[in-house]
Amino acid sequence: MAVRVRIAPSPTGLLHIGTARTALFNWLYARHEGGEFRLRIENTDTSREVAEAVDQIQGSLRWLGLDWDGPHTFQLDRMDDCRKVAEQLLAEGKAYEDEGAIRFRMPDEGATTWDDVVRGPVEFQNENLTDLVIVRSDGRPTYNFASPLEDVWDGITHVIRGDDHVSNTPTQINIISAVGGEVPVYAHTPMIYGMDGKKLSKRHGATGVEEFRTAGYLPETMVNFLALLGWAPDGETTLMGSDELIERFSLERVSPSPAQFDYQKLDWMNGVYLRQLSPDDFAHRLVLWLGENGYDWDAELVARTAPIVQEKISRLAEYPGFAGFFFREVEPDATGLDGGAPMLEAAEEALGSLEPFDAEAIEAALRGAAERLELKPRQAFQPVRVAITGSKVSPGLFESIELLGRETTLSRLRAACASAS
RNA sequence: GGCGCAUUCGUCUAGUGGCCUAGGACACCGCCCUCUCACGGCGGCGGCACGGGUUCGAAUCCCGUAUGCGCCUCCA
Repeated sequence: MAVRVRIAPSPTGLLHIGTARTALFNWLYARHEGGEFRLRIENTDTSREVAEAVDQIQGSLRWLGLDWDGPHTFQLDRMDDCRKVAEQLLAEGKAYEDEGAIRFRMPDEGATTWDDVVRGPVEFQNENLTDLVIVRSDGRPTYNFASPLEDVWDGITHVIRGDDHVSNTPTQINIISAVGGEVPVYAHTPMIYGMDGKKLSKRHGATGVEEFRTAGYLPETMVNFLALLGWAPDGETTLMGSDELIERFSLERVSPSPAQFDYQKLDWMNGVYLRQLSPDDFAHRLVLWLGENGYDWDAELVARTAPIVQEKISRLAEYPGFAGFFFREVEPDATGLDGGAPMLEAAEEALGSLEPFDAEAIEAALRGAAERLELKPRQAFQPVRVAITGSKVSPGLFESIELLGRETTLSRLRAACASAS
């Protein structure tokens, strides 16, 4: 039978990074097996908030490159079908009414077992299973009833989900058996925690896929990083693109123990992917990111400055702080100007009529000026850097000056010189 | 509390009885490169939760303890 899996997020706000990881595992498995990956929205009401959340979820999945097969479905659309099944169960004596609700009769002897692909054999004593409310007194089916039914109706062959559902599984298996459905294969993946071992939440940093996008992470970074949380192809490989991930992914190699989300490693990996981009592609992504985040900076200038920034930053969001001096006036950090007046004057003079005004010539001119003042390069260049870029940390000085142009450079040198003396 | 799951460097992990004086990566520390910051190169620090077994031999198998987490809702 062809593999068919699904991701079933509930439409509450942003797509959580943990859900995204689960989606990724499902997607990798489906693509590896040549199967289908479905998207099912587990909504219990329909509202504007839900519609927006669905857009968010789809946007995040698309951004990550996780394409789903067929149209997405809504749990809400199948409420009537769920109720019909409940009536049937009632008629067969497999369920009973209880204060207006309908409860499913769980077996009270023996055990419910399954062979979890990630965790091996799992067994629950049936005596510990409580009779599940399958339809509330207001007529709405419950999650633990609707979800397994939908898996049956959709022909889901493998349920790959977070291990917070392990305890729900025996209940769901009993529901499926009662309606004569085929029990899917289960694979419970470990959860993701913050660096303090607690559930990943706001105080750890970004938790929604959209937030990582805004922070300037690349989708290929997120996919690679997330894949490595609870899975590894071997002990060596860490950098893998989607194609390689699809080729090498297997559920058997998913680890059963939880993983902590290491933002530092994410930053490192994003830096690797950023540097790996061709200069044009890097510039393109920068321009897009800036546009999406409210910067109306000249795209052509962004593209020209991109190369000297590419290997300096690890997230696109660092660009404005790092290269903003190309686009707006600077307020030099006074502590970086201290005692720099002589060099600033010398620089102004050396660059005043320099031809050609390119990085190579600029470097030669400034080194010459430093030599005449008997200053070490790092001492000499710091005030110039601060005057030009406003900061002690910047892209290469000479290239920056070339791109900034003679006029702006000279006026910034003059302004800094005035405030330094 | 009941039930269940998990436990290899700070973190992600490799490891399925001898190849392990436990390998890789991130982080950290030091050195080199260097106009700052990065990048890059070299080196270092650092771990099998604990206690019993089984075995000629255990990170690997069994039992117990501890710790953490999840579920126990007419939430999803």
